[in-house]
Amino acid sequence: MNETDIFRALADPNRRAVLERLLDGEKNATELREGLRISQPAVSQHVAVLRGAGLIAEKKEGRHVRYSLAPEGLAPVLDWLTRYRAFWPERVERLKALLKEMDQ
Amino acid sequence: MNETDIFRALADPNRRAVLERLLDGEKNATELREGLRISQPAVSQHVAVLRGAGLIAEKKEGRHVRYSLAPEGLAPVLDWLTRYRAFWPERVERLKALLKEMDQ
DNA sequence: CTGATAGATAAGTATCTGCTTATCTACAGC
DNA sequence: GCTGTAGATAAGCAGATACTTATCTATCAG
Repeated sequence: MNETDIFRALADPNRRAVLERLLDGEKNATELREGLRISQPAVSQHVAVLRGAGLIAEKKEGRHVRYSLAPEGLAPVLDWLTRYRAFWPERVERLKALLKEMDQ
Repeated sequence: MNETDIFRALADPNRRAVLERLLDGEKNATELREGLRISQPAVSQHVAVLRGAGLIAEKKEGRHVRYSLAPEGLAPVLDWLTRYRAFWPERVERLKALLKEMDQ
């Protein structure tokens, strides 16, 4: 839940790939593994790191586990990044456009 | 310059402390070290990692080196985070307020 | 109950990190 | 030239990381 845990979790490409996959909805471990050239235990370990960082949530359904993005998980990253706002040059324009779009 | 390098760089508390210190302007290596309970070479190594990730810039001035935040350095983080915008709950309101403030 | 399957855990290992002390390079002042 | 200082680099090391294979637990289907 702290910045170090979160940034460490995000530092691994396979873990970012797992999060990426969760963008389009809940998935079980087998689905998360698709496309990653690592073993089932490796996925399980990555998932544990992401859960420990508060980035994903899980819901047991019988013998399957449904993983999903934890909505509040990335908030500390946004908060941290916000402190460096003076160093976001023209990216701010893009962000404004984004927020306008979200209003609709 | 890629996401992995940047997140890895940000994953270390001492390196985040270095960036933090640069928020209020250019600093030399000795100034960056203040408050960090690590040796001079350790600071130098952290600075090298941050430079490698594109997060800081340096400017040699005689025998001193002035370090500063690299304005574009955090852009990939903001871009990455933007893809998860649907999972920023009420944080969006705060961000809107921030941008409004920046307009003034 | 039996067999298969989803996922976690254990144990081992190669590589990577972050740190240290020691040393080196380069500039500045005398 | 010499001396001091800013910072980088070298070498070594303890602990962490990311992976593997093997095994375990728990649920479902028959």
